[in-house]
Amino acid sequence: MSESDTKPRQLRLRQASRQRREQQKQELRSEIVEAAAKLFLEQGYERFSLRQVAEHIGYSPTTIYLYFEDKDDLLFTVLDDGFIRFGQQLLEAAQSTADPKERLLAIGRAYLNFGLSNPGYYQLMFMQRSDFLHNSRKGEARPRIAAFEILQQVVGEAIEAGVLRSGGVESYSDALWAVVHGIVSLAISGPKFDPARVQRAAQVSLLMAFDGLAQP
Amino acid sequence: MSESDTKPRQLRLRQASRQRREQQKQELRSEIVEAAAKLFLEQGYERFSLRQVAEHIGYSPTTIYLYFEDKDDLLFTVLDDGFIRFGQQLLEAAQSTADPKERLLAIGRAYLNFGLSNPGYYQLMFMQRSDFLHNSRKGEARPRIAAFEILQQVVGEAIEAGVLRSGGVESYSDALWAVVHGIVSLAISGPKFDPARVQRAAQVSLLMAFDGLAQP
DNA sequence: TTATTCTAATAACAGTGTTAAGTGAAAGAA
DNA sequence: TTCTTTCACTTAACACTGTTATTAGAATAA
Repeated sequence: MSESDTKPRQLRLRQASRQRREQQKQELRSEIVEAAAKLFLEQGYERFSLRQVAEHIGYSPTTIYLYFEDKDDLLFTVLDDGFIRFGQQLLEAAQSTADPKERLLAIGRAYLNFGLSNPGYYQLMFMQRSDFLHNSRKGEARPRIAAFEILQQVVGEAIEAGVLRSGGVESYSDALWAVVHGIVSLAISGPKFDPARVQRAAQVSLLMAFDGLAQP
Repeated sequence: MSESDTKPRQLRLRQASRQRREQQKQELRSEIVEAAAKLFLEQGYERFSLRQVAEHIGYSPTTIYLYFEDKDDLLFTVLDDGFIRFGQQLLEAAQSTADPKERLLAIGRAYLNFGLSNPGYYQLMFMQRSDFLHNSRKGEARPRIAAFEILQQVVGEAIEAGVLRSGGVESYSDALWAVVHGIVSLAISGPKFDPARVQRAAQVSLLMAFDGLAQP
């Protein structure tokens, strides 16, 4: 074998090995995140513990620190999934129709739907650890309230189209956000608010909000 | 000294002693609650610890268990103060005027005022441990959502008076509750919502809600 | 004075997040 | 192949947490 053959082969082998190791690392990382998500959803925020996650995947507790800075970092990563899905669903709703009013209604319904379908995520994202919302992580450009900007944009378009009365885009968006967040919070906060009651409240709230902001 | 003199005196002494001890017990209990409230407001729910409370009042951690069942029981007691003040302020607002519309507005403003003035209490009462809201304690007749019934009653009167359009009292109340709760939540959730912005959002939200439910 | 009651403290258990030190196998260089 | 280095992982330990069982000691009752 000539030199020009063996040398590249060694290089290829080394590279392949490195890749393999890297992939295994990513796999374990994913395994941790999956186990964490599972346990978090099962047991709730307060009972969620790193040692339990470690036990569940068959590693020592300290191993987690090779893949995540600390407990918050892992939780943050778990919630990323929630934030991404949340943003996607709002975006889809915003693009579902061109009619400004229908657009706003679609966003509201998408918001409600996410919150009511993912109470575990929602609770941590917006009620228990709302700091996750604003504080961006180490390498991240912007925090995860991008969804809020979608709402503001659609509200602005609705005002320009004459569907909503003229006024502050920010205040209107805040008010609409408050309504849907309030409904989801009520639904999550206890058994007193059964699904049927929440459905009625959601329906009434959306109509109320639109009639209240609509051009008279 | 005759028998008829000494016997009642011993009785009186015994009774006084018992009373004194009872009072001292109540004083220590209050001291615990005060220290707990202080530390809870200073450090927040997550950092709040029994051992810190004990340290602060100069007793052993286990002494607290002579006065409270567990950590939740103490926290519950601390929050009682919050729930009572909350209910009182809503009640005052409801009695401040006879005009149905003004009444509703007053309640809404009172709600917002409580939440924005007592974010620490509000957060625990309605966001982090909303189970406190619904689950009544051992010796208690009803849970602490009595304030909700005030709202429902006033909403009912407003409908009858023709101020609000006819519809479900429960749904209307839920929708109004959702609005104010949403605003307070936004205000608490992060520095992104500065006081001025919250004020504008609160103003807009209340008007929106009333225009949205008002008789057209 | 003796016996009882009751408050408080000590010690301990089981659990938590987190850090520092060590171990053993795989990878790289000679 | 042999030696060295890198690196994933574990063990041990620290400083906490809530909570329970046991014990000491003082105030009260007999």
